[in-house]
Amino acid sequence: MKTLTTGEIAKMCDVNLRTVIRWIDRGDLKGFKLPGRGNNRVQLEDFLHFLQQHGMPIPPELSGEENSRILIIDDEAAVARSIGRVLRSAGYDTAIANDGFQGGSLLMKQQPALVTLDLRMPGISGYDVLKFIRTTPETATTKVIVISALDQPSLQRALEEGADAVLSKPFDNQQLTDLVKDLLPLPAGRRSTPTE
Amino acid sequence: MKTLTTGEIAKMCDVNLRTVIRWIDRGDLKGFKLPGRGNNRVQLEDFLHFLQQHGMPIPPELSGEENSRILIIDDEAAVARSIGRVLRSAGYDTAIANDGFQGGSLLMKQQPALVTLDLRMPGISGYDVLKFIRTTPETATTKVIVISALDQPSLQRALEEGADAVLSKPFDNQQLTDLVKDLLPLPAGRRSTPTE
DNA sequence: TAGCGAGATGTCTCAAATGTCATGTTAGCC
DNA sequence: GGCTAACATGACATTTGAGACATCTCGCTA
Repeated sequence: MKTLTTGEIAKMCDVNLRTVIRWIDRGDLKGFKLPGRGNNRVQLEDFLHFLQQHGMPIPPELSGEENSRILIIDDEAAVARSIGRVLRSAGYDTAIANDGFQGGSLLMKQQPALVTLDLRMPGISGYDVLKFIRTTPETATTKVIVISALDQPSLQRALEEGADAVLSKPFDNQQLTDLVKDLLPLPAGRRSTPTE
Repeated sequence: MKTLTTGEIAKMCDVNLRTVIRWIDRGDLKGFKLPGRGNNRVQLEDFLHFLQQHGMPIPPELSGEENSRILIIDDEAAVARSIGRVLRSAGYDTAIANDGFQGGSLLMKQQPALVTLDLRMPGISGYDVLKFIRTTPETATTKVIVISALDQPSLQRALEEGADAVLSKPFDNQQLTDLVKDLLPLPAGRRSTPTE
């Protein structure tokens, strides 16, 4: 049973600690007091209920990191759109980057849970991107699927450099969704197609 | 998750507090209410989106709390290091990106106050980067100095597309520091060389 | 051009909510 | 056992929402 302190709630709501205590005293937010001097604790579940009831945003660190955003990095717009279509219909949120610069900034801005990466993009080595993602703390655990028309050894190398999966072009849509679903299971209630 | 109060927004937009509340009530500006009496809060991101959507200027105090970080985007490592050395000795914090991907991610991650941008990088058009920076709310007010060996019309076009200044290669170190100091005055006590 | 009218914004006031500060206490952690 | 950061509390300062109404803006029409 995860509980939160007033200080944690204050930070998450960007509000003064004093105010959180008043919410609890007033009964707006359900909580309980520890024996000592009466330090407050709020059950995670009650806090989430409180947020929802008042239409307040749920802090990212609480949303169970259940983020299902996917970033598609591919310089061929048609390919990128195609991948996007497939993944969206499978229930994921997608964003498309058509060059390395957009790729990098969307990666940091949106912190997607998964990235599909074209190995060969003009002016940029996919391996470099891979290494960058793996060595940057914010993205070190982001799933990466390398999609490429290169030969098998190249794909093998991508796996060695940290890709979670590879897919050779051209690929089957079903292959893609299977791979993604494997790496990034959708939270219940978001599935567009029955899976069991 | 940074949030703003109606009062803060009112000041930034130079508008009456009452009006901000009406924007929120009317749905023009997305916000939420605290439990108490319904005090309004607006998430920073939503506010930026609102500003951009209505073509309103972004208040300076929102564009990155007065930092003196500079991001150098140049695929020629030697040039980048050289620029870095000059600017560091002038008292700035610098970071170097050697390709577009690093450029984009460092831009979002560090939110530098100024970017030096090479127009011609392999596989990426500097103009695209410029446009991207200008149309992304988080970076719309970031200063950009375009550094390029291209001809005058190309530099002129960069200015038209939103660059704050241009510098043709090869350039003089003094020129560079002058430009940067002009666009990004260092906070007092950080100057490495007396300026008056 | 002047006059008109509807909608948006500014002004004023007051009670309620929130922020700030100082102080003493406790919980969590070596 | 001792130390530090976090916490609760009271008193007080500040901000904020709401109603009522004045003023402004802008398109419209004569």
